[in-house]
Amino acid sequence: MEWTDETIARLRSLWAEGLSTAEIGRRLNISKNAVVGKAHRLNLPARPSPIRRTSGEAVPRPAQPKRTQGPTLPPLSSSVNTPAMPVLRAIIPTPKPQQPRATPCCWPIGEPGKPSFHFCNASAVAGKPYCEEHAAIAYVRVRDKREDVA
DNA sequence: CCCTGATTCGC
DNA sequence: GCGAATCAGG
Repeated sequence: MEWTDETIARLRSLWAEGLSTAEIGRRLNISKNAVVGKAHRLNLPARPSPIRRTSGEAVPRPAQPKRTQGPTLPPLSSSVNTPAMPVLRAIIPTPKPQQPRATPCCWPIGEPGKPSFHFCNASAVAGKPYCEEHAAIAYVRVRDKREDVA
């Protein structure tokens, strides 16, 4: 596994969003062990293991605020391909209710939660929330877990 | 047995 | 440093 700056960035994003290691692994097309292993190595915050089911309630999924005017993130298609979109939490660059066009690429740069965090903001591809560069790495085929050993 | 994450351990 | 294997817990 080549842990580039981008893969690590995505790992951190997904990790920070509260996704399970297995889920992150699925999204990045790697094993959960790789995820948890790398996460541990990166000294990422060991999130409260699910080994403690929240009585009746689902896992504490922090509500993700929508960008007032941001581009609509593509829906997850669990049947076809799942774009590993690094949804952010409460990091809104400039909630200016303007700029009806020239959608900025919302690819996360840096670590979510840190003040230095920012979006790519390059010109996004029409119909996509990312610029060409980041759209390429954002929309990865993730449904190749098909290993039918007939 | 299912799920989860954590750590260990060989590469 | 990497991740599978193993371990631990629900």
